[in-house]
Amino acid sequence: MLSKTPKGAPSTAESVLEELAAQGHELPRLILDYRGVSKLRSTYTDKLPTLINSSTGRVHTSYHQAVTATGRLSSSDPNLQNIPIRSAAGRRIRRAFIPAEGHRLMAADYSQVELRIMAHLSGDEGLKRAFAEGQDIHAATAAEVFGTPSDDVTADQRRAAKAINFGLIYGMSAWGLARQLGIERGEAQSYVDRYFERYPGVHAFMDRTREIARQQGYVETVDGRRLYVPEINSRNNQRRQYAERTAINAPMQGTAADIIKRAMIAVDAWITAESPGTALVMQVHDELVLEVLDRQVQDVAERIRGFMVDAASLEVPLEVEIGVGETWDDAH
DNA sequence: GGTTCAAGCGCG
DNA sequence: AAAGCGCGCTTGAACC
Repeated sequence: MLSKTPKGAPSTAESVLEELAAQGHELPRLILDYRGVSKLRSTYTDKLPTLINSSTGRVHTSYHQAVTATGRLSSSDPNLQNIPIRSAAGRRIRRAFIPAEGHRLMAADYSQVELRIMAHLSGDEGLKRAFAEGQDIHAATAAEVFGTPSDDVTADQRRAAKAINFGLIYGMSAWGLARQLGIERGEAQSYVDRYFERYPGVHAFMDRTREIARQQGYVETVDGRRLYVPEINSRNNQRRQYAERTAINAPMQGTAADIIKRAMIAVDAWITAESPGTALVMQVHDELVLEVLDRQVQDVAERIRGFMVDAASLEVPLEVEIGVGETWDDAH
């Protein structure tokens, strides 16, 4: 058996079935396909139409400001922060989200905001330079880790570097990276070693964050939001290591949450004072979704970009990607 | 009829 | 022995 659930039953988790499918078994792929469409149908296609408010003709979520440990919002009843986008079938669901007559949907996303915050918090010169120069950060990481010119980075190398970058934000181990990339643990370890050689400031930041958490029992965002990690000194390795990963992730995820909240306050004030035809309709962690009058799209985009970019002043620039369309999917 | 739990999976 | 952070929803089983 490849893997067990925490209670000891054989796991049928996606990653396990993917591995079995890769070994040439036919059934796991069928199960994965079935579960994929089943999830989309039960959670979205069948459910969302029943939740349309009869007075407004829209679905309305509830946002919660005091739920998450890191300072993010959460969304429920229905959750509009997990509308599908990664698969083609999922994107068809996203096309059902449309603006009012005479309006367009605008999606404004922070680009790599957590990695930029890592550059700021760590002060790592190489990472700061990459963002200052507007480089493709995953390609730049690949060039460093694999020792090749950026122009020679292969798609596989970039994918590996992207996994490393995300893994760092989450406190992932070489073992986890190996599993993610389907490579040997030793090879993954050599990637991590080379990453920390090339970005020593990031390595120091990770060590420093763990030490601060141990000493004071909490970590902070740039704005001083605290996340307490009482198990950071636990003698139970599993609990302590979980606390260490949380301590590393929280300053980045939490600072990103603080930044977009400030942007939302600025956007709201501007809409109220100067742009009554614009509506801020959703927030999805690093993205704001707005309804904008057709003829104001260009002007509004640049104002929104300004509020989001100016919502923090870090040691690296913030960048915002803005898309506009007839549906939420088209706005990406 | 309802609640709780585990497993699984949608998103950032 | 575990091994990647943060959420919410659906299903099915167990239970009251």
